[in-house]
Amino acid sequence: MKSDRLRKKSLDEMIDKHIGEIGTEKRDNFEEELRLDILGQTIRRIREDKHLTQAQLGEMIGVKKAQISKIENNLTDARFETILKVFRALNAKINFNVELMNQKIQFEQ
Amino acid sequence: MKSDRLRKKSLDEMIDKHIGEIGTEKRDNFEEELRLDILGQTIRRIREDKHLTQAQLGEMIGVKKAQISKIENNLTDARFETILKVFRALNAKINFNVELMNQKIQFEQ
DNA sequence: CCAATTGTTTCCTAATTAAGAAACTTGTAT
DNA sequence: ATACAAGTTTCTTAATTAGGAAACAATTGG
Repeated sequence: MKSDRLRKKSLDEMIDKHIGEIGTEKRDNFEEELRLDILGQTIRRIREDKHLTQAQLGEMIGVKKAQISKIENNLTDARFETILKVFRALNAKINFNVELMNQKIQFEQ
Repeated sequence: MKSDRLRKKSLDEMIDKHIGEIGTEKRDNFEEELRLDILGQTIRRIREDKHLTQAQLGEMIGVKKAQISKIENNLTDARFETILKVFRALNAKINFNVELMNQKIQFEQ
């Protein structure tokens, strides 16, 4: 645990140093890309777990395989509903835990 | 607790009865709208908690107040990135808990 | 190594979000 | 009741997603 925390800290420091501090434009772009990467990766991972091709997944939600490819590789800023459809088709429940200061709002998609 | 469960059950039954069983097209549409309703409501709730106007929130993320209004009232299928920007601007952390059969993937936006 | 499948990329077109702006409605405070 | 602010709706235009189709690249299995 301790080593994990240390590792995390030094990674953050590395990012601060090489990409820039939080709040700078370059860093914000990095954070954003990172997050989107995770989204696409996650979709791909689940899809492959289920042994589905991009074409099959696309058919399930009325989207072409080219779109699935773009979504998985974060080459497009898809519509919110499209992303939800993807997760629904993969039978993956998404819990949006919106954390505020003290409250915790939760709802499922 | 017991009364909660009973209440929930009878609500489900009501929905089954009046909207249709799960899997029917009409019910699916209902479910979808319900989920989107919650999204818009949630955004509005957080925004109002923070004492922001739609125009102010819009300015923060480069979107017109008209768009915020449409998002909150679910009159548009906004882009995924736009929805994320809204939550980020509201300082609300979204945890995507993607639940598969046994695994649990989690990542934050 | 070849063949077949899967995934990526590109082209053009259709559909839809969002900008920009303005009118209109609702709500609030004085 | 009136004035002001906030929210909603509408219009036109610009930008971008997605469809449709096809070419190309990469991967997998025989």
